[in-house]
Amino acid sequence: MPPKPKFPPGVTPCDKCPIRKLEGFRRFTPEELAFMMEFKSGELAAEAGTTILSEGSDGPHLYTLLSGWIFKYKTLEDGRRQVTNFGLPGDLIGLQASMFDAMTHSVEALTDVTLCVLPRAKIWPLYKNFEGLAFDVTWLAAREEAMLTEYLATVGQRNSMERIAFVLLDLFRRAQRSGLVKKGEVTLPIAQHHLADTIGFSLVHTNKVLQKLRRTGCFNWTNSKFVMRDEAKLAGIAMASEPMEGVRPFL
Amino acid sequence: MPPKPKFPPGVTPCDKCPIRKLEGFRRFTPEELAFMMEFKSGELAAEAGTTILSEGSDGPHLYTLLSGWIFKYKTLEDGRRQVTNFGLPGDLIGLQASMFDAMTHSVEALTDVTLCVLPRAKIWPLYKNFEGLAFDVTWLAAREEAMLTEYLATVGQRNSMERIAFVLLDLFRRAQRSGLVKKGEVTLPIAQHHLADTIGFSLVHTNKVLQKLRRTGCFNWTNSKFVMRDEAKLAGIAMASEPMEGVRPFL
DNA sequence: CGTTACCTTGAATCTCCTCAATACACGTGG
DNA sequence: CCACGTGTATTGAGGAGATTCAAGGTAACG
Repeated sequence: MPPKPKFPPGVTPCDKCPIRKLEGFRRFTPEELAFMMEFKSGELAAEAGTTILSEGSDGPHLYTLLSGWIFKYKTLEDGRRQVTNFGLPGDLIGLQASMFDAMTHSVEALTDVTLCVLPRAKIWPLYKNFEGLAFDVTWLAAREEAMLTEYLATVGQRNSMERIAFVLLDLFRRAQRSGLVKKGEVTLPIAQHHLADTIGFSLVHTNKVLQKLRRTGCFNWTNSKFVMRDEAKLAGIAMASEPMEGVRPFL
Repeated sequence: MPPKPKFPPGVTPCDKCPIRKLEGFRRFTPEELAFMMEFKSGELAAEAGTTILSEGSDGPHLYTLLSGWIFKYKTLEDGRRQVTNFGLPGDLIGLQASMFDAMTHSVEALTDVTLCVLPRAKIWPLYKNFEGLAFDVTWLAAREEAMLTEYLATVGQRNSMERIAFVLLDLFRRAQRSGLVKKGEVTLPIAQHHLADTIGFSLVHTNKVLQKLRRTGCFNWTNSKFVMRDEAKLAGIAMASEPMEGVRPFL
């Protein structure tokens, strides 16, 4: 019996992974790359609106987002929903299930997405033999922690204008790092109700503040097209600190 | 020259670490314990009110909190402050500096504290030779992420009564796991302004809502003495989900 | 052409903030 | 010992900010 082809047609082998081509992402050593090609068990495609992981659920896989956008959220029993973060290409999804056997938040696709599938069972050999990759996993968890800290400070302390400015600026900058911004323009696949659930405001109030923020002329955002016009000014309104620099790892 | 005694008088050797004696904390293997005794470079005592780590700072150490309480916070340029989490015995402090060479939040002692000092330089050998401990570090980072997610949902979605109930319940339960609760009583070294900065309310409003919550009779909290009277009822008000169970690691 | 999803606007109400004043416990110096 | 500051908790009043309810508008899609 011939060995099954590791990467069937349509599945990108890791050495051709689109994330690797991006600026600012760490390069694998040859050994790490070989391991990752072994680690990756396939790809998952999901349509916009699909729930990829549910709070409380376990699951045999870890994912890296290869293309598209997702958001992470938590719901209270009565339906109130808090968006806790967004995910762009290169982001790791589902680490919590690997650590606690239960997700502490849910994950939903904002656009059609493709995910790199990494079976949880192999995370142990990763820790055993590739301390560099193990360190990267920790790094990614710490980065998530840092982002949540910023959002917590935003929802807890920033006023309405600052909040919206902060989120839009953050999304724009992250899109930039994921290579999605062309000529100052991105497709932001976010509805105003997502924004409202992110900043802890009602939809109506979010809309009104957004109107006001638009009048500053820092950006244009209509029909999912976001155009940045004055990033520095928007950062000033957001009272945002400098974004994290340097290379970042991914799996 | 005789080898310097590894644990000078007054410093607790890891095999006598008070955290190890607590229920619900993972036990080290003999090899791990030996490594940790090597890893630990000393202890740090700090008075209440001391800033242990500052946002943006680097630092050569990681810490485990051995006794006392700390809180973590972030400030905006104009002084607004968001408390992002509290730390109790057994909690890891300063991981961000080890990952990013810069803390993304500050850490301050609420009480006199003692910290186990772990030099960052040895985190690499830890990852190289003790994958179990490396996994634990990741676990602790993921736990912090989970806690931040809960607090973000609290500040973003819960109303005033729910917010305060949630935080008090969380602190009580964590104190319990750290062995600080005796007969339903803990010393909560928290002032109302800490609570206010945690939930994103003004001090005045926090006080008024706290009055109202006291009248439910779920607890008594005066002069830093917190007495739980009806945890289930408080959990009901908080709209809290079940706390995380199972053994947890520590360093 | 009707349905659905999303965005927009106005009005009334309630939540939360700021300002201001008081009260109490504690420690310090006179 | 008391007088005084400091830090913390409490309370009231008036105004800014956010919510809810309700209505309309637009674009996409069958």
